[in-house]
Amino acid sequence: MIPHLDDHDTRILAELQRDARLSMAELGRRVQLSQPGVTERVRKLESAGVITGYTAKVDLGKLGYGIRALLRLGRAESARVTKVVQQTPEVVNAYNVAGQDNWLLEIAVMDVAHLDAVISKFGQLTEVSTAVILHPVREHQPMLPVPRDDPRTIIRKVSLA
Amino acid sequence: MIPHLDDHDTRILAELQRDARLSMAELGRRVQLSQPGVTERVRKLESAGVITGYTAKVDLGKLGYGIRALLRLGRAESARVTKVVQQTPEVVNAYNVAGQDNWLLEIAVMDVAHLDAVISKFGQLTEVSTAVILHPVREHQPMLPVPRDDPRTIIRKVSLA
DNA sequence: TATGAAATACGGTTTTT
DNA sequence: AAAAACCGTATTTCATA
Repeated sequence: MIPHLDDHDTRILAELQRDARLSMAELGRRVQLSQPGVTERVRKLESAGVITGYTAKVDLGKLGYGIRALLRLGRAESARVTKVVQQTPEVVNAYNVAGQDNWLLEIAVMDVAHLDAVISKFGQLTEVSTAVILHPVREHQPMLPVPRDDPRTIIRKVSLA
Repeated sequence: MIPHLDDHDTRILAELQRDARLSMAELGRRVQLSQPGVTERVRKLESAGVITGYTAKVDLGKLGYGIRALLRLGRAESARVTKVVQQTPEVVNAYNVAGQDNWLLEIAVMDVAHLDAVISKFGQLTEVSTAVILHPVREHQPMLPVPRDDPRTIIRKVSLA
């Protein structure tokens, strides 16, 4: 289920999360592999499902979306929520979660009137609580494979100094 | 502040959000522009800050992170939260939000013990409520520019049928 | 449109298990 | 011993002026 990823794979994943448009030639230089070698590695990471795709990151503000917000929805039927999400392009991310609130949506809207419209739409399904995003502290943190041999190194990092 | 984006730009943004590794030649074919033409467009979208980067999407489960969760933090000093976030690689996204909870973090951890470790770390700053992600309904929805001439078309789409 | 660089395909070699 | 991974080269495609 979890493929074995060595040091080369880890460095490839780090580089491609930082810049997905690197040429294979340049990527090879950075991870000390030949161009065909690194190409084959990337192809395998893709077919193993470790890399699931490549995407351009966009500035939502520059696209005209002045407000980003998080909506927490109360209990609601899964099929109905899923359907409304699919019909709502303003929803950037949507998760079904365990806990008192069952759904968490991240949305992008133009202005307050637009925000009100989206909230009202989901408000017809269940109760909605809204939190406007003021400032992203961190976004799209590149993630590396968990060390297989000594997982405790991670735990140790987590504890406060 | 908000650059004017025409139909060509919109199609370029759609394609690059779907597959950021498209060659300029292939991208040009898809949006009906010459290779130099589309290259110049993309370069301008980058320098205008509309496209902020390109990233590989990875399957966190395949990297060994079996649990994804959302943490809501209560009131806490901004500098302290920021510092701990920066020292915690398990935090994928972090937002400062308006509302009763001041912070929302998305994290990836190996297992329950690891989850407990991360929660405890932030629990030293303020109260933490945790929601484990059961199932993503939508992720990384490609976003297109808001139509400039008739914003109401968007509002109309939002209202329920 | 032309020139240089990069991607893909192939055969041979080395390393790993 | 077997398998996998890597490299060098040639051809096609692509990027940049």
